[in-house]
Amino acid sequence: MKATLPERTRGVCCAAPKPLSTTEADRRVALLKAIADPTRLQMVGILKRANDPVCICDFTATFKLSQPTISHHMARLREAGLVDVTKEGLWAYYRLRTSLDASTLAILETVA
Amino acid sequence: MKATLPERTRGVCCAAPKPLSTTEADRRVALLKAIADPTRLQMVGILKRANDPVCICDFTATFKLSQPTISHHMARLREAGLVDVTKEGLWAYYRLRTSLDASTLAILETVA
DNA sequence: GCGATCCATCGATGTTCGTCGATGCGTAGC
DNA sequence: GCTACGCATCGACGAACATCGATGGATCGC
Repeated sequence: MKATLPERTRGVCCAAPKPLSTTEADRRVALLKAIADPTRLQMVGILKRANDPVCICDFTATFKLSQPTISHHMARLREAGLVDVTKEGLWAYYRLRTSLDASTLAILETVA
Repeated sequence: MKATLPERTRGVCCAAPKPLSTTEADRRVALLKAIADPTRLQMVGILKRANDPVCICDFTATFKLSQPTISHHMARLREAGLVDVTKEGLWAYYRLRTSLDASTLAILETVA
Protein backbone atom coordinates (compact mmCIF):
# COMPACT_ATOMS: atom_id res chain seq x y z
CA MET A 1 0.00 0.00 0.00
CA LYS A 2 1.67 3.19 -1.18
CA ALA A 3 0.90 6.33 0.71
CA THR A 4 1.98 9.05 -1.65
CA LEU A 5 0.41 12.37 -0.85
CA PRO A 6 -0.43 14.13 -4.11
CA GLU A 7 0.72 17.69 -4.68
CA ARG A 8 -1.96 20.29 -4.14
CA THR A 9 -2.38 23.89 -5.19
CA ARG A 10 -4.45 26.23 -3.09
CA GLY A 11 -8.03 26.71 -4.17
CA VAL A 12 -8.03 23.60 -6.35
CA CYS A 13 -9.79 20.85 -4.46
CA CYS A 14 -11.87 18.90 -6.90
CA ALA A 15 -10.47 15.49 -7.66
CA ALA A 16 -14.06 14.44 -6.89
CA PRO A 17 -13.94 10.65 -6.49
CA LYS A 18 -17.00 8.90 -7.88
CA PRO A 19 -19.40 7.48 -5.29
CA LEU A 20 -21.73 4.53 -5.77
CA SER A 21 -25.12 4.90 -7.36
CA THR A 22 -27.18 6.61 -4.72
CA THR A 23 -30.07 4.19 -5.08
CA GLU A 24 -27.87 1.20 -4.32
CA ALA A 25 -26.18 3.06 -1.47
CA ASP A 26 -29.54 3.99 0.04
CA ARG A 27 -30.64 0.36 -0.14
CA ARG A 28 -27.62 -0.75 1.84
CA VAL A 29 -27.95 2.09 4.32
CA ALA A 30 -31.55 1.08 4.99
CA LEU A 31 -30.37 -2.43 5.76
CA LEU A 32 -27.53 -1.18 7.96
CA LYS A 33 -29.83 1.11 9.92
CA ALA A 34 -32.21 -1.79 10.47
CA ILE A 35 -29.53 -3.90 12.16
CA ALA A 36 -27.47 -1.10 13.74
CA ASP A 37 -29.06 -1.66 17.13
CA PRO A 38 -28.04 -4.20 19.78
CA THR A 39 -31.49 -5.69 20.20
CA ARG A 40 -32.25 -5.98 16.50
CA LEU A 41 -28.82 -7.38 15.68
CA GLN A 42 -29.35 -10.07 18.29
CA MET A 43 -32.82 -10.76 16.94
CA VAL A 44 -31.49 -11.26 13.44
CA GLY A 45 -28.69 -13.46 14.71
CA ILE A 46 -31.08 -15.66 16.67
CA LEU A 47 -33.43 -15.97 13.70
CA LYS A 48 -30.53 -16.81 11.42
CA ARG A 49 -29.35 -19.60 13.69
CA ALA A 50 -32.85 -20.95 14.35
CA ASN A 51 -34.20 -23.65 12.10
CA ASP A 52 -37.81 -23.08 13.05
CA PRO A 53 -39.79 -19.85 13.38
CA VAL A 54 -39.36 -18.18 16.75
CA CYS A 55 -42.24 -16.94 18.88
CA ILE A 56 -41.85 -13.26 19.65
CA CYS A 57 -42.71 -14.00 23.25
CA ASP A 58 -39.33 -15.71 23.52
CA PHE A 59 -37.62 -12.49 22.52
CA THR A 60 -39.66 -10.66 25.12
CA ALA A 61 -38.39 -13.16 27.69
CA THR A 62 -34.79 -12.94 26.47
CA PHE A 63 -34.22 -9.19 26.43
CA LYS A 64 -34.59 -6.88 29.38
CA LEU A 65 -37.03 -4.67 27.54
CA SER A 66 -40.75 -4.08 27.69
CA GLN A 67 -43.11 -5.92 25.38
CA PRO A 68 -43.97 -2.80 23.32
CA THR A 69 -40.28 -2.16 22.77
CA ILE A 70 -39.68 -5.69 21.52
CA SER A 71 -42.69 -5.37 19.25
CA HIS A 72 -41.37 -2.07 17.98
CA HIS A 73 -37.97 -3.51 17.11
CA MET A 74 -39.51 -6.45 15.33
CA ALA A 75 -41.72 -4.07 13.39
CA ARG A 76 -38.61 -2.29 12.16
CA LEU A 77 -37.15 -5.56 10.93
CA ARG A 78 -40.48 -6.22 9.24
CA GLU A 79 -40.49 -2.82 7.54
CA ALA A 80 -36.94 -3.46 6.36
CA GLY A 81 -38.19 -6.63 4.67
CA LEU A 82 -35.92 -8.86 6.72
CA VAL A 83 -38.47 -11.04 8.49
CA ASP A 84 -41.81 -12.69 7.83
CA VAL A 85 -44.48 -13.31 10.44
CA THR A 86 -46.92 -16.17 10.88
CA LYS A 87 -49.75 -15.74 13.32
CA GLU A 88 -50.88 -18.92 15.06
CA GLY A 89 -53.62 -18.41 17.60
CA LEU A 90 -52.35 -16.08 20.26
CA TRP A 91 -48.77 -16.29 19.12
CA ALA A 92 -46.74 -14.60 16.42
CA TYR A 93 -43.85 -16.54 14.92
CA TYR A 94 -41.07 -14.75 13.09
CA ARG A 95 -38.40 -16.05 10.73
CA LEU A 96 -35.87 -14.58 8.34
CA ARG A 97 -37.48 -13.88 4.99
CA THR A 98 -36.57 -16.69 2.65
CA SER A 99 -36.42 -14.48 -0.44
CA LEU A 100 -33.58 -12.22 0.60
CA ASP A 101 -31.26 -11.24 -2.22
CA ALA A 102 -27.65 -12.35 -2.27
CA SER A 103 -26.04 -9.09 -1.17
CA THR A 104 -28.35 -8.80 1.81
CA LEU A 105 -27.67 -12.38 2.80
CA ALA A 106 -23.94 -11.80 2.51
CA ILE A 107 -24.11 -8.83 4.84
CA LEU A 108 -26.20 -10.73 7.37
CA GLU A 109 -23.79 -13.62 7.15
CA THR A 110 -20.76 -11.55 8.04
CA VAL A 111 -22.38 -9.38 10.67
CA ALA A 112 -24.99 -11.44 12.49
CA MET B 1 -36.04 -25.37 5.88
CA LYS B 2 -38.72 -26.79 8.13
CA ALA B 3 -41.31 -24.40 9.46
CA THR B 4 -42.86 -26.34 12.29
CA LEU B 5 -44.61 -24.12 14.74
CA PRO B 6 -43.97 -25.49 18.23
CA GLU B 7 -46.86 -26.17 20.55
CA ARG B 8 -47.38 -23.47 23.12
CA THR B 9 -49.16 -23.34 26.42
CA ARG B 10 -50.53 -20.07 27.68
CA GLY B 11 -48.38 -18.24 30.15
CA VAL B 12 -45.25 -20.20 29.27
CA CYS B 13 -43.14 -18.09 27.00
CA CYS B 14 -39.55 -18.68 27.93
CA ALA B 15 -37.68 -20.72 25.38
CA ALA B 16 -35.19 -17.84 25.73
CA PRO B 17 -32.80 -18.22 22.82
CA LYS B 18 -29.24 -17.31 23.71
CA PRO B 19 -27.93 -14.07 22.23
CA LEU B 20 -24.31 -13.24 21.44
CA SER B 21 -21.97 -11.91 24.06
CA THR B 22 -23.08 -8.35 24.54
CA THR B 23 -19.56 -6.97 24.27
CA GLU B 24 -19.06 -8.49 20.85
CA ALA B 25 -22.53 -7.40 19.76
CA ASP B 26 -21.87 -3.84 20.91
CA ARG B 27 -18.61 -3.80 18.98
CA ARG B 28 -20.41 -4.72 15.79
CA VAL B 29 -23.23 -2.30 16.45
CA ALA B 30 -20.73 0.52 16.84
CA LEU B 31 -19.28 -0.35 13.45
CA LEU B 32 -22.71 -0.61 11.86
CA LYS B 33 -23.78 2.75 13.26
CA ALA B 34 -20.62 4.31 11.91
CA ILE B 35 -21.40 3.27 8.35
CA ALA B 36 -25.21 3.38 8.49
CA ASP B 37 -25.32 6.76 6.78
CA PRO B 38 -25.26 7.46 3.04
CA THR B 39 -22.39 9.93 3.21
CA ARG B 40 -20.20 7.86 5.49
CA LEU B 41 -20.86 4.65 3.56
CA GLN B 42 -19.76 6.39 0.39
CA MET B 43 -16.70 7.79 2.13
CA VAL B 44 -15.65 4.35 3.29
CA GLY B 45 -16.24 2.91 -0.16
CA ILE B 46 -14.16 5.58 -1.82
CA LEU B 47 -11.34 5.13 0.67
CA LYS B 48 -11.45 1.37 0.21
CA ARG B 49 -11.14 1.67 -3.56
CA ALA B 50 -8.47 4.37 -3.41
CA ASN B 51 -4.82 3.33 -3.42
CA ASP B 52 -3.55 6.62 -2.06
CA PRO B 53 -4.81 8.73 0.82
CA VAL B 54 -7.65 11.04 -0.16
CA CYS B 55 -7.76 14.74 0.67
CA ILE B 56 -10.88 15.57 2.62
CA CYS B 57 -11.39 18.58 0.38
CA ASP B 58 -12.24 16.12 -2.39
CA PHE B 59 -15.07 14.76 -0.31
CA THR B 60 -16.27 18.28 0.30
CA ALA B 61 -16.31 18.77 -3.45
CA THR B 62 -18.04 15.44 -4.12
CA PHE B 63 -20.97 15.61 -1.74
CA LYS B 64 -23.60 18.31 -1.69
CA LEU B 65 -22.98 19.07 1.95
CA SER B 66 -21.31 21.88 3.83
CA GLN B 67 -17.70 21.64 4.89
CA PRO B 68 -18.52 21.29 8.63
CA THR B 69 -20.88 18.42 7.83
CA ILE B 70 -18.21 16.56 5.87
CA SER B 71 -15.75 17.15 8.66
CA HIS B 72 -18.30 15.88 11.17
CA HIS B 73 -18.90 12.65 9.24
CA MET B 74 -15.20 12.03 8.88
CA ALA B 75 -14.78 12.61 12.60
CA ARG B 76 -17.31 9.86 13.25
CA LEU B 77 -15.33 7.46 11.08
CA ARG B 78 -12.24 8.52 12.99
CA GLU B 79 -13.89 7.90 16.37
CA ALA B 80 -15.00 4.49 15.12
CA GLY B 81 -11.36 3.70 14.43
CA LEU B 82 -11.95 3.17 10.73
CA VAL B 83 -9.69 5.84 9.25
CA ASP B 84 -6.35 7.46 9.89
CA VAL B 85 -5.47 11.03 9.06
CA THR B 86 -2.24 12.60 7.86
CA LYS B 87 -1.94 16.36 7.91
CA GLU B 88 0.20 17.85 5.18
CA GLY B 89 0.39 21.62 5.23
CA LEU B 90 -3.11 22.96 4.73
CA TRP B 91 -4.55 19.60 3.76
CA ALA B 92 -5.76 16.55 5.61
CA TYR B 93 -5.44 13.18 3.93
CA TYR B 94 -7.53 10.24 5.06
CA ARG B 95 -7.16 6.52 4.44
CA LEU B 96 -8.65 3.34 5.80
CA ARG B 97 -6.80 2.25 8.91
CA THR B 98 -4.40 -0.48 7.95
CA SER B 99 -4.72 -2.37 11.23
CA LEU B 100 -8.40 -3.27 11.00
CA ASP B 101 -9.24 -6.70 12.36
CA ALA B 102 -10.51 -9.43 10.10
CA SER B 103 -14.19 -9.29 11.03
CA THR B 104 -14.31 -5.54 10.48
CA LEU B 105 -12.61 -5.92 7.12
CA ALA B 106 -15.04 -8.65 6.13
CA ILE B 107 -18.01 -6.42 6.90
CA LEU B 108 -16.53 -3.50 5.00
CA GLU B 109 -15.80 -5.82 2.10
CA THR B 110 -19.39 -6.97 1.73
CA VAL B 111 -21.06 -3.66 2.39
CA ALA B 112 -18.88 -0.90 0.99
C1' DG C 1 -70.39 -14.24 27.80
C1' DC C 2 -66.19 -13.48 30.58
C1' DG C 3 -61.65 -13.22 31.98
C1' DA C 4 -56.97 -14.17 30.65
C1' DT C 5 -53.34 -14.03 27.39
C1' DC C 6 -50.55 -12.36 23.43
C1' DC C 7 -49.42 -8.80 20.55
C1' DA C 8 -49.62 -4.37 17.91
C1' DT C 9 -50.41 0.41 18.11
C1' DC C 10 -50.68 4.98 20.22
C1' DG C 11 -48.88 8.98 22.88
C1' DA C 12 -45.32 10.86 25.50
C1' DT C 13 -40.51 11.64 26.78
C1' DG C 14 -35.66 11.90 26.72
C1' DT C 15 -31.76 11.02 23.69
C1' DT C 16 -29.19 10.73 19.54
C1' DC C 17 -28.37 12.29 14.93
C1' DG C 18 -27.70 15.18 10.61
C1' DT C 19 -27.14 19.64 9.13
C1' DC C 20 -25.71 24.29 9.01
C1' DG C 21 -23.56 29.08 10.09
C1' DA C 22 -20.17 31.07 12.90
C1' DT C 23 -15.85 30.79 14.94
C1' DG C 24 -11.13 29.52 15.86
C1' DC C 25 -6.60 27.55 14.78
C1' DG C 26 -2.74 26.41 12.00
C1' DT C 27 -0.32 27.03 7.49
C1' DA C 28 1.18 29.23 3.26
C1' DG C 29 2.14 33.10 0.42
C1' DC C 30 2.81 38.03 0.05
C1' DG D 1 2.53 41.36 9.89
C1' DC D 2 -1.38 40.47 7.15
C1' DT D 3 -4.47 38.02 4.28
C1' DA D 4 -6.18 33.79 2.17
C1' DC D 5 -6.99 29.13 2.67
C1' DG D 6 -8.17 24.31 4.72
C1' DC D 7 -10.04 22.12 8.39
C1' DA D 8 -11.92 21.15 13.07
C1' DT D 9 -14.92 22.54 16.65
C1' DC D 10 -18.88 24.85 18.71
C1' DG D 11 -23.81 26.03 19.26
C1' DA D 12 -28.27 25.58 17.58
C1' DC D 13 -32.16 23.44 15.47
C1' DG D 14 -35.30 20.05 13.63
C1' DA D 15 -35.83 15.09 12.63
C1' DA D 16 -35.41 10.48 13.86
C1' DC D 17 -34.98 7.12 17.42
C1' DA D 18 -35.40 4.04 21.75
C1' DT D 19 -38.12 3.34 25.47
C1' DC D 20 -42.09 2.99 28.27
C1' DG D 21 -47.15 2.85 30.14
C1' DA D 22 -51.69 2.68 28.50
C1' DT D 23 -54.94 1.03 25.32
C1' DG D 24 -57.29 -1.94 22.03
C1' DG D 25 -58.00 -5.99 19.09
C1' DA D 26 -57.86 -10.84 18.59
C1' DT D 27 -57.93 -15.54 20.42
C1' DC D 28 -58.35 -19.08 23.68
C1' DG D 29 -60.40 -21.72 27.85
C1' DC D 30 -64.03 -21.80 30.94
